Amino acid sequence: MTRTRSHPKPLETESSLDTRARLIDAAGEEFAEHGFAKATVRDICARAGANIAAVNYHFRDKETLYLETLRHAHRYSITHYPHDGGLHADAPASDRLRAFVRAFLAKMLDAKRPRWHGRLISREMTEPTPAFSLLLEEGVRPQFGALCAIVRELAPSIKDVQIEAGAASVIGQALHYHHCNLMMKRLYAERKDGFPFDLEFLTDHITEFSLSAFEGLERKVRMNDARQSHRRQNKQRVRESKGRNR
Amino acid sequence: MTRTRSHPKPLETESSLDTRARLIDAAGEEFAEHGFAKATVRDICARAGANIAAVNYHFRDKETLYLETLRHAHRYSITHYPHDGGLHADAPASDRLRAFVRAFLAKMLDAKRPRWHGRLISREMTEPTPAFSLLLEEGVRPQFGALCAIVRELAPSIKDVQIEAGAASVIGQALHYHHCNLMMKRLYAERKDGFPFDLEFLTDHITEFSLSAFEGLERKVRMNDARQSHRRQNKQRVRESKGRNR
DNA sequence: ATCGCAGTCAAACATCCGTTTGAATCGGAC
DNA sequence: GTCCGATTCAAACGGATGTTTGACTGCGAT
Repeated sequence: MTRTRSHPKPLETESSLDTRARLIDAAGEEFAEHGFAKATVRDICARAGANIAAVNYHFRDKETLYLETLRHAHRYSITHYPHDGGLHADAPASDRLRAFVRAFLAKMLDAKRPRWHGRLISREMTEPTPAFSLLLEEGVRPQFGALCAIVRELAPSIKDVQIEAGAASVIGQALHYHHCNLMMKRLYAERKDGFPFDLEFLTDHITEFSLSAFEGLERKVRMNDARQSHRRQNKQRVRESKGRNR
Repeated sequence: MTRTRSHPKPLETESSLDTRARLIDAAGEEFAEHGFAKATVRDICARAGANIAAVNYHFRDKETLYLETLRHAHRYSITHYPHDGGLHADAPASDRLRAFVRAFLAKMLDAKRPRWHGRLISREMTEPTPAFSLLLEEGVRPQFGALCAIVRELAPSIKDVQIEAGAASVIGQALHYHHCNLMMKRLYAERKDGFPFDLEFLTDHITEFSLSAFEGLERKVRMNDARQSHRRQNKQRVRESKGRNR
């Protein structure tokens, strides 16, 4: 028997679901804290109050446990933090941007119970595993698309590449406080006022910063277009006046 | 003898420097590609064409090798990519911002020889090791300070917290294309035009985006101040202008 | 020639870790 | 009670990996 047990996905009795759930929870914390490679099955089981063999029994192996944990985190994420932030699609684009930014930040910085969800997902970005595709197609791509739609409304005159780069700028700002959390906290460690960036402040800042940027870009493009069409009109006028004089 | 060798830092003879350097080079590639935990001493030595014991001989252990490698990458980084990008301090702030952004992006995206420097340093941010402090004090803090100075010139009326948040926004945008490189590339994988973001495009985009943002923020603050000072023209104008900054 | 020493090498050691095993335990069905 | 499947458990297996050892090599100084 090469597989240790039959693994017809064990029936979800009361107690089995219990340790299974506890395992996923413990695994989430360990994986988030140490990464896939350094997190040990022993530590996970210890934290879950389960035997070492539990991982092999309920999941097939460490990797499947990781994948299942990530799936769990992802499902939680998309149900608890919808892109629109609970805002109607016909709300003003600037409001929808703010809602998007807040939802995005909250997803990562939220102090709510399973605080490891964000860390797990961001780890996946820098060192992808087989679960990467799932995350990309069901998480990132639709979210990025929604943001692009908002940006297009905010700055309708700019090119598509610029819209996508702008969306990336918004996301980049938000992710920064996630990736470099430790760095920022240490950077502000000796300040007496501490780390001044909470969810509300960051939502405001990133939204205002980005709105200003999009307004500016839009205006520049419009001015440029106006100049060019002005030039064209001049040429045409010259031509017309030439024709009239003839 | 608990330590395997005396380790009075071996004299830098011709050949010793040779394998030592080759080890650091190989270690850089391996660490950057697989991370500290998954990179193996055997692979590093194989890549360097050295014996397994070489790591223990030239450095004390794997961790010291990593630390030394990171130091090397950091030194290279600060000598080859100065913050100012080779620009005079009295150049216009907008030009200095562009130079900063280009230097920052180049440091990470550069296709030049040791392409692993950036990856190594960014790894350090998400999972710090003892080398973290060095990186923070000699790399991040001065760089962040320089950027804040530029931002202050671009938007002299905004508060200090906003200046710092704005600087973080610039850095966040630039780092985004580094952290989420894989994600972005996969996101654009099926496009016929491929990944449209090269160094020049990104430098332009991030600079323009941020300049627009700072212009907008500055104008908003000025307008706000003007309104308020107009309203309170007769009372306390002096105290208000004192309290505006800081 | 010979001694000392830095450097290299193959082999082994010790430990950690994912996984497996086979027995023990528990709970419900008959 | 007895049987059976699901679950848990302690123990061990097997492989990978960081580290150590002790011999060997080449070279410069004495």
